[in-house]
Amino acid sequence: MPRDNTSRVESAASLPGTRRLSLQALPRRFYARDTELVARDLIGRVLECTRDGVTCRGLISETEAYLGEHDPACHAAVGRTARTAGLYGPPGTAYVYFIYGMHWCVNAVTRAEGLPSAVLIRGVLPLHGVEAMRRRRVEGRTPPLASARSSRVVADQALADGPGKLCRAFGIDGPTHHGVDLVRGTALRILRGAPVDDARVMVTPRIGISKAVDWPLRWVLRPGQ
DNA sequence: TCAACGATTTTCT
DNA sequence: GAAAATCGTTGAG
Repeated sequence: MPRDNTSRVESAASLPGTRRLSLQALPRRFYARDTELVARDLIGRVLECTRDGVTCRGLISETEAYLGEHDPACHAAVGRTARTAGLYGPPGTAYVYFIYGMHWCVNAVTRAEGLPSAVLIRGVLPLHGVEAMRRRRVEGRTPPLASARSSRVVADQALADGPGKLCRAFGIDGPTHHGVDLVRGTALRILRGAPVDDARVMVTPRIGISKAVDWPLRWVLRPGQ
């Protein structure tokens, strides 16, 4: 276990507007609120995953809210099934699902147990464990994706700027992380980090969906200052 | 049992 | 900008 895993703050001086980030886990009550509030408030927080003795951390830069059975784009729109059962779990747990036959995506379950809603974490800015992220992004490739062209260096900022990419980079997958407690667990947590001002956050419709395409439920950290 | 689709990413043209 | 890669989940028959 890396020694710095026990530190309470982490410097992120290279990230505009963020200097010292709290490394305490967000409390349960953070998640037990309206999903839109949680999605907005997760911007600037820190996703942490410890796997194979390596801890990776990233500043959450993009989220989407999925509101429950009445949200046509939410998995819970089909009701409670084996797949969606995790959405009905306690707030502050992880809902991890497999998509397009090759990608894992990670969500934080929100509101109260029995109310199926969650926040999809779509992107983070790497803070810690960048070497492990780079290695996983390359190792995970299979032919023909592992062509000579694809071996080019990926910019650090692009290591985890999509929901599938961040799971690959952080080593997050369903068998390991679906249903884990983000509050009291150790494998996968979300830390307090540093809340950001509204001026630094954009709101847009969700992307990559075919239903409720105009609902403004995506929050993005503005690049730069 | 089977076909269609999907909260995506990457490569090639 | 288009298309491939790839498989779990869902719903129809």
